[in-house]
Amino acid sequence: MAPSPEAGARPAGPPGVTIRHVAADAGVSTATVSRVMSGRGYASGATRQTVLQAVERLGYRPSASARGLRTARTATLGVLVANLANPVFLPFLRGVEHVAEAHGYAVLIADSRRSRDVERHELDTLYAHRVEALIVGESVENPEHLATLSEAGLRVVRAPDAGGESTAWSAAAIEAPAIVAACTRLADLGHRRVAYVTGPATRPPAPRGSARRDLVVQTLTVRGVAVEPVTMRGTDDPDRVTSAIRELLDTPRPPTALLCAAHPLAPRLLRALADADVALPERVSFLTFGDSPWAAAYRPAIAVIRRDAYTEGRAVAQRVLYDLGAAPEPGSADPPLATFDPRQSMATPPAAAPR
Amino acid sequence: MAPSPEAGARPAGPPGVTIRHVAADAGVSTATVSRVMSGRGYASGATRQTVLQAVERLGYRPSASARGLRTARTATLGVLVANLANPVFLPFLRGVEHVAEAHGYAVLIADSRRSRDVERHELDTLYAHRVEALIVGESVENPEHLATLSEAGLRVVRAPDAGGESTAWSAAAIEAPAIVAACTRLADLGHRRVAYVTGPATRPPAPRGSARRDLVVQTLTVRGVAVEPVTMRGTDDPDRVTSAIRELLDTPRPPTALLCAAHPLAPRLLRALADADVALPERVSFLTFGDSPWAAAYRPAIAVIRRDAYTEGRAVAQRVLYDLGAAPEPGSADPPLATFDPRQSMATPPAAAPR
DNA sequence: CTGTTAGCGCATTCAT
DNA sequence: ATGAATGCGCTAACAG
Repeated sequence: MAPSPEAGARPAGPPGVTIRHVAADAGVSTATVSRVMSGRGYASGATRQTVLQAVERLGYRPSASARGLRTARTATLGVLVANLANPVFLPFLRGVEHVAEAHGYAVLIADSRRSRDVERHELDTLYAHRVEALIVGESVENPEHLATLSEAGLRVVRAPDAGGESTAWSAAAIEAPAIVAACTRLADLGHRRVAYVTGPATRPPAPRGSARRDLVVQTLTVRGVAVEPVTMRGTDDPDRVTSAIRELLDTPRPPTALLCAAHPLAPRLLRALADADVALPERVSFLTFGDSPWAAAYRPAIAVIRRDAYTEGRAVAQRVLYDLGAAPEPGSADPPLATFDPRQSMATPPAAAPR
Repeated sequence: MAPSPEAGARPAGPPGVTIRHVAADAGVSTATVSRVMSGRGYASGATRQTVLQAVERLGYRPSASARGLRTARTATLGVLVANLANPVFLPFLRGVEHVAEAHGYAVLIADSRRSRDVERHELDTLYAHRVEALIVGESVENPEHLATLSEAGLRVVRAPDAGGESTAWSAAAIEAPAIVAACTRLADLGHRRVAYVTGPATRPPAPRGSARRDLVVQTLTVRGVAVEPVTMRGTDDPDRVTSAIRELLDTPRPPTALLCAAHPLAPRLLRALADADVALPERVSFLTFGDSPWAAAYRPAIAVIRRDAYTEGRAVAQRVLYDLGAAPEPGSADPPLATFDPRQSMATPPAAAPR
């Protein structure tokens, strides 16, 4: 291949079949090919067939870069999560991806790892790729970054967990019925002291956290149940968790139920309870946010307040694509929901200990 | 800005600050701005400062579309997974994302959902976006699609689980030591019949599956242990699994250990064992591929063969970016590893039942 | 060291 | 119904 003496250099990489190759092969102009490919504008049935055959033969796929440059629409969504290690993001991401795929959109992921610097860099990358919308999967480290992007014209949508006001459905609203049901059940069973166990506090505090806790506290208090907030530190060290659990339960009037505020925390607490020889549910009842096959498999099976993150992801993506004019209409698909699933880990509390 | 009578229409969307705005603001040419932004080519310290200030002031970020169009390098990686519902992909994806981010690359995700049609469409999208490399996270529904892309010049890299030959490290190689250790332990404990439990067969069969099974069978057989392959169907229906377990164990010479071939299957089996009142580990020992906090929390704690998918993801991404000339060198970072973690769910088998 | 110029692949307008 | 012409934002070659 002799280098041509043109001013602009030919980029490296494989030749790549462009719209011009197709046009030449089909004996039409590039404009016609473009019209056929995008489905906009006129094209007779005959030429359409010819073009499509050429496309097929050459394996032509329009370049998203070129199209995006020309149209300022990249057919790309960005998803920013605070911690990709959190398994709840998987179904959420999945929901987003499925809807996006159905409408020809691509999905870029970004994991801020709870670091402002990383978040900054990730957002830069997403913006550089001109994502048409940014879905924020959880709380943001530095709201200023987002504000800047928002002013720059980027559409920002927050998942139910992400806090802020621009949420389609608030996490609290979704969870409220299930939380009330669970708290009512605890009270009905006779519990009068409940520990609300959270992981180490994050900075900034997870909005979800406070909304949940507030509702739990309110609901239980109204029913005459005292709530004791417990912050579990060093959750990666089983021994620390175990001693914390011992300390919590070795009191004159210990809580008779543990409400675990975050699913990833649950197995760690259960392990500590087992290590501390605490009988479930005889000595304490156990209930956690978030479900998994393991929670159901555990003996006793663990009661849960479960959210359908997949549907949440779908719903958020639907809404965004509708806003972008890329999806027909949100439709009245199943709204995101939360359910309370009482299981064997919740039971009547032991008789009150002597004072 | 008065609309110019040019032929090309102005695309919709927010104005967006381009390289020209920066150039004007800084009083230099666009070429100079480009040089400063990309770090390639000369630029005096003074002008560099001026440009950077203008960039900062205007909030300019180069458009990846335009840059990609011009350079044929999109700074984008694609990750194709067969089933985004599988939790192992989370750490893997995380590893890829972290390395990509560190080198300014974006990550596009695609979930084929084990459907050829979806896969086809997903690959089309990834190709349209001209991902510089495609990381395949698991087996592919239709190898032809991949072959086509590969011929089109796309770099395809397969994760250890993805089968094929172009893998940096084969899953079997990574897992071999741990598998041998686990099998040896089973034999040493006195087990003579082991059930190897898999989920419903996939089409095409997961390569990982057969490689694992072959090694297990071979290792156990050599040590005088019989292996009984069991395919569990209808894994979403607890009752079906329970009856299958009952059937498996209600035989004259039942297996004394269950080896679960896939982590998502484990909680379902454990639930069925509990429902069938099978004592663990007294009546049967239990061992599974894949680890999670829940496996450690279960009582008895579940023995596992664990792989470090995060490191695998990092390693794959490192390698790809190195191949692309975007990362310095793979370095001799920790290689992906698998470990066998014996836990309480493995014990001496019950005395042989009378014939 | 910096500016001018051309063109990457595509969608669009306008003329035919 | 189709083609010619234009420019989206950016970078690479070249001239100065």
